[in-house]
Amino acid sequence: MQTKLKTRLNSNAQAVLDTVQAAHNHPTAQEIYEEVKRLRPNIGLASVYRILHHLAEQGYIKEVGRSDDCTGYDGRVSRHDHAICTNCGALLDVPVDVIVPSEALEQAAYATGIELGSYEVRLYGLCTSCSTQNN
Amino acid sequence: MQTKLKTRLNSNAQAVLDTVQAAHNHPTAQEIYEEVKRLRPNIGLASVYRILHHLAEQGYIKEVGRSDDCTGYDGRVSRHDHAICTNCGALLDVPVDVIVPSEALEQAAYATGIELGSYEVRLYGLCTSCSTQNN
DNA sequence: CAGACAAGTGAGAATGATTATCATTATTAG
DNA sequence: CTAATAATGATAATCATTCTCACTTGTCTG
Repeated sequence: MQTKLKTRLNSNAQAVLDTVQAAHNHPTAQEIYEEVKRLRPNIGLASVYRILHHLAEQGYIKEVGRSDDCTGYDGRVSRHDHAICTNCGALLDVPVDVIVPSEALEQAAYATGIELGSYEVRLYGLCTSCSTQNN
Repeated sequence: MQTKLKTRLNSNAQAVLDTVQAAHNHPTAQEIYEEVKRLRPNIGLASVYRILHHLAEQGYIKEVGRSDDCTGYDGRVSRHDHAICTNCGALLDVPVDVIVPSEALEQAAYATGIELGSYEVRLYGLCTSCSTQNN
């Protein structure tokens, strides 16, 4: 996997990156915008979107799809897995690695013709708050 | 996992279901709409959305997130895995099951507190057409 | 069959996240 | 310092999806 050379970040981009990395749920652009505005009150929403795309392109952060129709951003770029609540849509990081046997991965990659870069396991089910509610 | 009782489908819903099941890529609501209009020229886009939601709720089909910001629909409801091209965003079904050891799944579910229902493995990499282009 | 109520429908407006535009401002090179 | 270039913020535009609502269709009862 070839990583592009990372350019130096200016202060707006640094503020956005800090905010994303500090967050633990996967915040939307709006949420990041509102948080970043504390430090840099003049920043515009369009700039936040622009910067988020740059950061994701250069590998500082990752985009993750959310069940509501907006994009979340994740400061944790190393491989990890997710648990998704089928009731409320919450997207949780799995704090341990779910190891998939490499033969299974290779076989699947071969079957689809894809040149395998990485993988992710998604667990679907009810999160704690939804499963206690539904009792 | 409790499945709700499936109600009988009317002819619009049946046409939408047939279309989704016949498709092999994960078509968007728009694409389904255009296809269904051949059989039922009077159907409206809003009805297609409504019907798709119903079908997904009742387990006839599944919603899948796509890299472009629209939702895809999948007529294959049994557990299966996906391969996603990191370049063009193509979403491919993996024709073989990627088996994850159940201890790993249970451990991960426990760590997040989720009540595990199902899981999915996602493979990321370059699809065949993108990997030959990028040579 | 008639009548009556519920359910489904389609057209178009409204919403909301994201993107494009563009004049202005910061940054850099020379 | 000055010109070239990149970044910025405000605002308008886009586009998938949802909402609204008047109207049709289906279903049930007698």
